Amino acid sequence: MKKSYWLMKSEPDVYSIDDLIADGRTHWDGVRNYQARNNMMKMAVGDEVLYYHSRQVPPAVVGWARVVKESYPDFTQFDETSGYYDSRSDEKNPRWHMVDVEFVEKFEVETSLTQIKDQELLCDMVLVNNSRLSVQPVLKEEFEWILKMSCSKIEL
DNA sequence: GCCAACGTTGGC
DNA sequence: GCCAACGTTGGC
Repeated sequence: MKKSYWLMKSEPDVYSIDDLIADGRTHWDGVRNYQARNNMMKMAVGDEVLYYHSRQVPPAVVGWARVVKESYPDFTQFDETSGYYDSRSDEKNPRWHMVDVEFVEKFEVETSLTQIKDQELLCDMVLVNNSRLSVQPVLKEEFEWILKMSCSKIEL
C-alpha cells in the first residue's frame, strides 16, 4: 500500500505541536465533520501528516506527524461529560472516528498560509480552496515542498 | 472579536 | 428534496 499524505489542523490553544511533543503520540479526537472523518478513515499506518496551527497569527504549518493507528471509534462521542458528546451516535454504529498520530518534527521555520498561497506549487492545496476542512489530503510534492520551506532536518 | 463561508438541521 | 435558519470554523 502506497503512503498517503495529509494535513491536520489544530488550534494551538486546544492542542498545539508542543502538546504533541509532550505526549509523543495522541488520539485525534473531536473531529465532527464528515469530510474530515472520511479522510481519517482513509488513513493508514505510516501516512505522513503536516501539523497546522489554525487561529493563530499567522496560521501556519508548524510540524510533522505520522499516523500510528488507523481509524477507530472516537470515544468522546459517547462521553456525556465531553464537549464532543454526540447523543445521536450509536455505539453499535459509531458516527465519529479518530486515528492516532505520533510526533515526528517541529519545524524551526513555520510556513504560513500566506506563503503557501504565494507558491505556485502550493496554491491549489485544499487548505487554500476549502479553508474549513480540518483533515485534508496533500500531494506528495506539496508535502515535500513544505518540508523544504520549513527547513525540515528530516528527509521524507 | 468580527464575520464570511461553509456545513447541518429540520420544517414543509 | 428544498431551503431557511442556525451553528461552527478559521482568517483577519
